[in-house]
Amino acid sequence: MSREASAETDVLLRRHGLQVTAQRLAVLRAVSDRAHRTADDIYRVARAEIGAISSQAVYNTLTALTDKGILRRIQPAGSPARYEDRVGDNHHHLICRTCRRMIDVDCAVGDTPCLTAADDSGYEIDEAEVIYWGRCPECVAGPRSRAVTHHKETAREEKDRRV
Amino acid sequence: MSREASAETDVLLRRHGLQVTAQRLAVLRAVSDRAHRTADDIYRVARAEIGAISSQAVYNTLTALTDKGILRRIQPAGSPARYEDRVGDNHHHLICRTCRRMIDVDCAVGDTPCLTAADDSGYEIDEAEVIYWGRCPECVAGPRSRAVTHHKETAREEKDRRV
DNA sequence: GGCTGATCTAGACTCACTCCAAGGTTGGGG
DNA sequence: CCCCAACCTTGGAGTGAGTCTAGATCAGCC
Repeated sequence: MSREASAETDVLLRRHGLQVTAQRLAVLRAVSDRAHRTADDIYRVARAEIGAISSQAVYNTLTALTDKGILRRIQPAGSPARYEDRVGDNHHHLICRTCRRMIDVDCAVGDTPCLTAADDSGYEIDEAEVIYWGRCPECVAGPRSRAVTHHKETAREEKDRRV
Repeated sequence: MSREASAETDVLLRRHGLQVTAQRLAVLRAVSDRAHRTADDIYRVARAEIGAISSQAVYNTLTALTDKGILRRIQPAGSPARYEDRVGDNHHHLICRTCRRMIDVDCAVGDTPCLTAADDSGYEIDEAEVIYWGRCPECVAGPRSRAVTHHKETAREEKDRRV
């Protein structure tokens, strides 16, 4: 995220009635810098950046921002929650069963049609969360012992910039 | 599950190379009796039924049965894992954000079309997991303080038989 | 610059597993 | 009917992810 984007972020927080703090800016930067980070990743990235931040502040901030709809929380089975700042465009996720890498995919059907279940049983549906499970090209090619690593940030992953 | 169904269950286990034990039968019965139970629910139901079973045995059994594809594990955000015996028919789930109640919904589109993402990015997709989030009719009607109860089995829930 | 509520901090705590170990029981093939 | 691998039991320790609490600090309005 560039210098001028920081001012934007500033406004974004204020618009939602949130105070602007160094911690919140760092968290937002960590998330927008790379999608699908875990709370722990974000904690370490933010700490590296601003020197001091507690993991609680990270959790608080992520919860606050998720509640305000600024961030989106994704919680795939067997994995800690991950966060992204791409909200409101109803895209979905594709996760590799072997290396747990997650990428975005656009909605298969179109605009927001995924929101329509065949029978909603009277529920007021506000979100359809779609997770495609499979294996990524690399894991299909070479099924090395990367299995079920609830990996932190790996060197390999570093190259996966925002999609 | 009725008396004669127990014989079926027997065969089911054997077919997958698993020994037939009282504990496994009790676990299977607890799951098929009502879908979407948690490991803890199953533990208590099974214990009530056969008198003695350790939580380890429940976890072992659930893991074994899930691995064999006899049960399906669902792990929604902010909730412990839940189990169901309705496998292989590609149905989805609808969860109330307020009371966490979960019900089945049939696939919105048809047979197994949910498996098709717009762009699979070279991934080999084998499952599409869809979770619809919303609020159930009761929580819409009366938003009482049931919020975010990671409830155990409540009296109210008892009436939700298999869908 | 002062005040006040929003936010941050450290650290204890909970929950849902998960993984031993070591001994006891039991299903089912031979 | 015997045997042994598969299974279960108690008990305890450990872990990852998140939650709670109480007190300190800070943003931003006046």
